[in-house]
Amino acid sequence: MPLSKQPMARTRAGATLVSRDFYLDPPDRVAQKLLGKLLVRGEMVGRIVEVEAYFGEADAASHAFPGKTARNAVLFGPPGHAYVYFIYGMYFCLNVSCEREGRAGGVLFRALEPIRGVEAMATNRGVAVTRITALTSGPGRLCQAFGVTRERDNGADLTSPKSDLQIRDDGFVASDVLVTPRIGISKDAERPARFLLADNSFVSKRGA
DNA sequence: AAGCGGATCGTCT
DNA sequence: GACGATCCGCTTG
Repeated sequence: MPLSKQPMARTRAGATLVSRDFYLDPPDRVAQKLLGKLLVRGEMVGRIVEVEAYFGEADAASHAFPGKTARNAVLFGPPGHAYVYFIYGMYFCLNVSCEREGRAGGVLFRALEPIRGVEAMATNRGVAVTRITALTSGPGRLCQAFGVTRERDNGADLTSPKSDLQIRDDGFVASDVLVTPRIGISKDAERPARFLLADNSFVSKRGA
């Protein structure tokens, strides 16, 4: 029986690969849409439960605020690519670029709920599998759990079937989305641009 | 439960 | 030469 239409790409996670046009929207819109999606690397799968939007050159808190540099160049590139930066001399943080090429929007991944590959995540983090809520709750922690580094992942295309690191959609529908100010920034600290799933115990801070 | 300081270094002034 | 889109462990209450 021939297929009349191109089937959507399915994978080991049983979920469709999120395509590039998904990321063409403004960062706050992309951030909301990302809630409930899956971050996938090999056997490891985590559901996105907390993100932050950064509004490019118009946003004093964004790494893109000073304009394009070697460090933030990925943010100015095409949507759907990983922007990974090194922070506090020890940690990495993962973003996905959004908006058209030339516009530097981005979404920071702040917390995941581990779905599969918990053992691998714990190994990468160098911790025992005791407190599972601490495995991927926080931008630095989730990068460590998924082995995300600047050298390895900065600029990676998250929409490519060939990519090691992907965002997938398993049909999960996010309900009860909370919006709060962003965490850990000093400039434009009041702006509500942090999006999280209410009543999810894997967000990086409680009670927000 | 909450607050503080140390670790540690790439990036831009 | 200062400063982070952080995390952890130790202190105090």
